[in-house]
Amino acid sequence: MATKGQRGERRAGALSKERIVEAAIEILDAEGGGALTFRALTARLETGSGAIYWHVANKDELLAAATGEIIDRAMAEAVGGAEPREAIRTIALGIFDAIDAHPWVGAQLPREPWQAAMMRIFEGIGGRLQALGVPERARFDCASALVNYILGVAGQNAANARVFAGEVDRTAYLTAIAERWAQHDPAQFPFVRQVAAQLGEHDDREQFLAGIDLILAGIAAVSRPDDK
Amino acid sequence: MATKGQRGERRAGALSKERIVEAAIEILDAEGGGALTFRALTARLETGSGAIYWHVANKDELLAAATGEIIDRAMAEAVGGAEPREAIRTIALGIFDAIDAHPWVGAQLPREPWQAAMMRIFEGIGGRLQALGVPERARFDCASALVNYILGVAGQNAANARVFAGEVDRTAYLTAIAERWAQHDPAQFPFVRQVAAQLGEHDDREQFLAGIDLILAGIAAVSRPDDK
DNA sequence: GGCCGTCTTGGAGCGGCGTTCCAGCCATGC
DNA sequence: GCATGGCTGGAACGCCGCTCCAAGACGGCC
Repeated sequence: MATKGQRGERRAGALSKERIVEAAIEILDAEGGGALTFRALTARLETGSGAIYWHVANKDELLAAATGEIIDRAMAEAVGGAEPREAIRTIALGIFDAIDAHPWVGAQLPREPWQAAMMRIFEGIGGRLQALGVPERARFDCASALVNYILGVAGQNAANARVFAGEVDRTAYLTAIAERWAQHDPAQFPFVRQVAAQLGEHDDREQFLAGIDLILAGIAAVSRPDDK
Repeated sequence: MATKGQRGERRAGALSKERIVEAAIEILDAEGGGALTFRALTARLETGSGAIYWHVANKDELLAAATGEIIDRAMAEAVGGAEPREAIRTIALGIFDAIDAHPWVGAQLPREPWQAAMMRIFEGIGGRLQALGVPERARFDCASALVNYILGVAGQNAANARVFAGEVDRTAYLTAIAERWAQHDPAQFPFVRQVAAQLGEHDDREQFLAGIDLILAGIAAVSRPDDK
């Protein structure tokens, strides 16, 4: 009993999965998705790769754990007994903001289907759909639509962050993109050209929310009792 | 004039970007996203890596070209002067089926934002929104919602394909997943548990289309003239 | 036909990655 | 105090993307 059970720390600065995941998140946040290597981890934790592999099976597990950690934090903040429609928007925005702050999560999230992080999101959204009065048969499809939309935006944001990494001025970059789009044959790409003009002044977060509202409106339309 | 201009083939079995992309697609289709290496390419094309790098800048460009090729084919098949709502569904299904046949595309598509492949999809969908009568201000948001949803599903399908790669029986795997989900604390994951029962009998393609219809319903609701 | 300059090729080699393996350290139970 | 086994640090392996370069192939010119 003196040692606080079997799993007491055997050494002061002992390694643990938690410490490793924490260090991985720090590296990912500071230097981007490509910078996480076991060599960088050993340097930061002042240890060897063998020690890390004792706690973590491989890089995929490490990335899954780091992703889960970020999503769990975001979902924990997004709780609240609000009205279900508002709760779904809050959860979605929470994930959006988490990915905005940790873009590498956007690239990892789609890679680990059926994992804990995805389940949390799915549960959070699906539960509110029930509260919203969506009939049981449609709930799976509706939750799937919302989650897939969120994952799509997540992936795009991660990709954008990768591109913007070297750029100081996001607006300048978007303007350059818009020009490139605008240059394309207007006859072949009329819509893209039209949208290019709006690229500069648009707000990713607002557009994300507009998409959520669009799907929610569709859900409301489909689950109205007079429907069918 | 005898040599058909500057860029005539200088050798019979000459290398070209087209041949390299074609070989890359064959490898990706046959052995999955992780199997495409320059060494595998050199073996299949019976050449050296230097020769390949003469035609292709790097692996990213090669993957972008391969992805663009698949998407271009899918978009070309999805043309047709149908009613706009139906046209959007056709385009979406075309992309879904293309990714179903070439799962690696689902992983690549979100990685290359603002590229030719994405532009094609965006243009195809955005143009039909115009025809649908969606007001100009909302068109960008609506197209973005549809495209992001498609990208989200694409990523999930790619991830699933990666998991299923070793599995012969998809249904058995899904049942195993469902069981794992069902085992989770019902108090904490009631929705997930409920959905787990439906996992076995659900059809990815139908669910994808249901999501498209959901968003289209939302677009219809938002762009009704009596709105606002 | 012979030569030359350019385009194209094949392969050796470099640095870095994820992962494995193992000799030894050290807190603990006897 | 000493054996035990959880835990550590680092060397080594095979594979990767990519660079570099000597040499081959070819069209144009005399």
